[in-house]
Amino acid sequence: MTVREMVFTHVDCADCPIRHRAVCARCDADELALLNGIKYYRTFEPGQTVIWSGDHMDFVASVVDGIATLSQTMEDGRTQMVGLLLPSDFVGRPGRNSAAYDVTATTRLTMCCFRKAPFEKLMAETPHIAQRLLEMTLDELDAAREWMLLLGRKTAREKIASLLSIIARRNANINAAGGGLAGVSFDLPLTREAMADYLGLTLETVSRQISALKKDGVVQLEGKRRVTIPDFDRLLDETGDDSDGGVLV
Amino acid sequence: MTVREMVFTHVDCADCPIRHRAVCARCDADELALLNGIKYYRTFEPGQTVIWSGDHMDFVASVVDGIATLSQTMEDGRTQMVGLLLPSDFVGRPGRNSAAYDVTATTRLTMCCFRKAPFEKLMAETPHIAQRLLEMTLDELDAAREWMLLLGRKTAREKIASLLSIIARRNANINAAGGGLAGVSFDLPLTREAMADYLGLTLETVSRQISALKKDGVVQLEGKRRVTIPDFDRLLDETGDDSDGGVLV
DNA sequence: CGCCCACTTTGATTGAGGTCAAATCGGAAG
DNA sequence: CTTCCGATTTGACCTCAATCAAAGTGGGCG
Repeated sequence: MTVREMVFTHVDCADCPIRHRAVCARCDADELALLNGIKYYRTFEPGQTVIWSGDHMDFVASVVDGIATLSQTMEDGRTQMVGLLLPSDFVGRPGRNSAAYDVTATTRLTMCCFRKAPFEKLMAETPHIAQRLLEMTLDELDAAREWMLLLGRKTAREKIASLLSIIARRNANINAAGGGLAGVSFDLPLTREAMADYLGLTLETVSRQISALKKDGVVQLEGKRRVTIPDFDRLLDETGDDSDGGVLV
Repeated sequence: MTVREMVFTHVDCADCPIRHRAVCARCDADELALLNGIKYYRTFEPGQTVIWSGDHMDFVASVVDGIATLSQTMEDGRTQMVGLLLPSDFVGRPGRNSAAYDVTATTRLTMCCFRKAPFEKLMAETPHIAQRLLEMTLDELDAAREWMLLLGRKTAREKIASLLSIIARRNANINAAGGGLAGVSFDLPLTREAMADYLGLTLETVSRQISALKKDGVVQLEGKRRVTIPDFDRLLDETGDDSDGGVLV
């Protein structure tokens, strides 16, 4: 049974696929038992809205499985995605009771939810949760700032290459850590429109730039969604980023 | 003696101008005494670099007075500012020992520094510091995401209007809370180039759009730096943001 | 007092990406 | 198998901001 096929009605935290990366990562057995007592699962279908910006929000949650997006929309409809939520990512902000962004499921989505009041109480009492949340928030802030560079200064081609390399790298992490980055393959989890909203482009430009990268042999496409990167370094050259991986300690 | 003229050789924390907004805001007297014991002040001249991205960084700090910028630069020189550091803002990341961004003083700058090791030890022992840091980091993440919308989807004119309204709003906070937003005046703390780096524009476009806003009567200029907003709502209309202030709890 | 230099403004032109429009593709339902 | 419809691709054209270039402006210093 794959994770995708599991039904999360009530998984024991010890068996949870995100146990060691989510907000509960640092919790010991006692703390986990407390969380276990207040958690509940919710699932969403692809395309379904989890929360609308401005809505009252009386829970916080971890993404267990699937992908969701965080986005902002202007009055006239211009949309900017401000976050991509992957398994183990945290949704909601302790100390705030309305949503700041639209949250939408792009695949089938399972979330592990906690009612806000008990969660906040728990957070005040168990430093391990707050510590982990701080760590995760700092990581998100770094990611947001990297994205600011992309949005403000990169060309359309560089933006596409950057997005592909991020998705490829993540898939590499999940599948086989390290190793053969020659010939990575994966399915794009986003439509062209969602990619456009993430990259600050139009969907036509996204399509054109993907076609251009394909014509230049940087990527190969099978169908619309399946992507193969024959030479990962070649893709990295196209991102505009520093050649050294830029890994921070 | 204004804050600007003070020499911060060793101010008592109780007299510190950022006492109630910085990372130490929630500390009680005992905790403050511990911080007081490990802190030291550093000052920088306008234009001086505080830290280069990638440099070893063995301290964290709070901005006490003045303004600094956080920025990223690509190999070919393209620069994107990813943060504007105002008094009370925190610099550095616990758990990381090299700087992720360039930090530059744009005005005379005073920082209250803590060596990283003792600070981290203190943080592990006093939840009040970690709590406050989490709160501040979440606020910064929201600001970064708002900036992502600006960078990805706003026009040059909207970007300038947004920046001016942010600076105006902050000055209003500092000077007289609430009240007369009709006829706000302030000095721009940034050069045209710094504004361009913040907004993902060129300095020429910044200059042109400011001239256009001036021609249209949205702003008035005295000299290059002094700005007056005769009608704040008019400026807000130009930002492209929702008309309701969009205040989040 | 006047020079210098960094900052800023303005002008002319270009080009990347947006906009509008029309195929084309491919999976799901009947 | 056919139809349908949303997703995607491709084309033609246009626009906004970038680029290249040249003046202006003003504060500091000799």
